[in-house]
Amino acid sequence: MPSRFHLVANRQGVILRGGEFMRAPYGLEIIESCLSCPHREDRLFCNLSPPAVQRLAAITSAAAYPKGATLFVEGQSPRGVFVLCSGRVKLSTSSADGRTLILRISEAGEVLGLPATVTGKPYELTADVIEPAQANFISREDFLRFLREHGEAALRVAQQLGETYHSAISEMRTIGLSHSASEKLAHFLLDLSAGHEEGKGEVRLTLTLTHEEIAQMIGASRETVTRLFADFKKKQLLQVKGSTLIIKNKAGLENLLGS
Amino acid sequence: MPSRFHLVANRQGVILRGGEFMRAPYGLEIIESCLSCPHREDRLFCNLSPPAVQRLAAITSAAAYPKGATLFVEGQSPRGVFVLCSGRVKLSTSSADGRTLILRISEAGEVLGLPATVTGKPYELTADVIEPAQANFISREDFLRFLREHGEAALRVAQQLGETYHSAISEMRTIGLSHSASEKLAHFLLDLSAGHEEGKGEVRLTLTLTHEEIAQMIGASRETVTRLFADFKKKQLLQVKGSTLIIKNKAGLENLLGS
DNA sequence: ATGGCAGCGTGACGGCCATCACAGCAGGAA
DNA sequence: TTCCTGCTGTGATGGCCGTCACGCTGCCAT
Repeated sequence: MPSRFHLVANRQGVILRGGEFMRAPYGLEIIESCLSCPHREDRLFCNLSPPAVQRLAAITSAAAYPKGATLFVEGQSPRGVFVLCSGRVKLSTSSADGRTLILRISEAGEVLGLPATVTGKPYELTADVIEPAQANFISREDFLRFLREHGEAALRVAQQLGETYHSAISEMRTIGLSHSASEKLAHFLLDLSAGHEEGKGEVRLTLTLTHEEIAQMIGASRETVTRLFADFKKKQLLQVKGSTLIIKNKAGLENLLGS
Repeated sequence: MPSRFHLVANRQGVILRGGEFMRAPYGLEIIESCLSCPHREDRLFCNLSPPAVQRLAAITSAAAYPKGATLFVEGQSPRGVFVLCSGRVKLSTSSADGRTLILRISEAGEVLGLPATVTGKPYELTADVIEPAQANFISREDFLRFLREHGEAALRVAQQLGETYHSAISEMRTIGLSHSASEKLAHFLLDLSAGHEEGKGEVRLTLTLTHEEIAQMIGASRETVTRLFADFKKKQLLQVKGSTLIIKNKAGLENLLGS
């Protein structure tokens, strides 16, 4: 095990790849800089009243997590929420026989573990760090007390949950409503391209997911994803250079959606 | 069009099967009895402070909806929330080519349209009445003002949203993680049976859904559902009498989940 | 160098299931 | 009665895609 794994922690510790939970060596490397990261004032907690912000800062603890760390595991009782400041986190659920379904790749600014923390039910998803991340952690007790004392924040949390629900439904639509795997992959790629501007009919984006992971996002097998990418390339719909993906013919992909 | 359709309304009117929106004939039949229905004090708003309850009653309007009525449509901008007092409502989403995915059959006590109302984004689902329903309606403006003024209620709403999200994830798991249609149907039936007690190894429940609707819930075709039911009957797993379904061998169904 | 490993590419095969088609069969309306 | 409509049952067919199997690359650690 690389020694750098020992250098990162939050007050709760770190769960390493493989599932074991590492107790935090207190004070070893609590990273305070995250408190001033650009997403510190994210859409969840921006524009709160000064006392609320102050209180929030008091109950927040920052930490860094290496690639492969696990913030929380499906079924675990909720310890609290993580506000992601940087890095990327994979949210997934898996069945008894080893199949995995990835629901979302979370990016900076998102709040993880919110539904479970608010309801008290077990985390419904597993959160794995896939790109080294910094996150602010707030324990469940502190968080709930904070929400009770600051109604404005509770409403903000409700809105956030509504949006999370919204995106879950979107995921559901692409997986549940399309008959062919190509339709699902096209949908997935178009969702990715949304938000990236296009230059002269092309959309460039970096795709750091493996075929396996893409397969788990759209509910297909790894081989099917590989074959579909080859197929799309042959049809001049897209082009791949390393981890850069260029969508050459967005309209062509959209045509695949209808059938 | 049957005349009884004219007899039901809320302040916003009723959307009839076929999609047209019927403006409410004010005061014709506003059903006040719903205000005292057993679910009036549901898990969303129970134990609020007296002033909050009073305020809530003031902004609530009750109405009845016939079978086939539509409370709201996917894509519509949110008008408000509906607290279902009685009856059953189908929540679904559908694709351009006519395929439909049913996410949930809501029953008395549930709150419909909450995510969209809170976030301000369009309703992500369509709500169709499948059994004559009574519901309390609260307009978006009134509801948001209420939440801003009563932080306790906002937190309750957040919890409700968390649970809604939770059940959406469950749905997703059954649809996305299982390979065979029989596995999905088994899962669906076991979910139904949860909450019904079993007498001497059997679980009895009434299943008012058509094969078509079940198919839309588990992401399969109508014919497949018919065939699977025949298959399950032949294997002595269950038995159907009219709209009563008897699960004879729950363990047998559970065996189907692993594969 | 060399082994190990994670990820990608590709062929063959087979099964599940969507689809089409049609036939019963209730219940409701005229 | 006689339609008609919505629901259920069943066969035939074909294609998609999951699975198994194997080879290939590049990369990292030893």
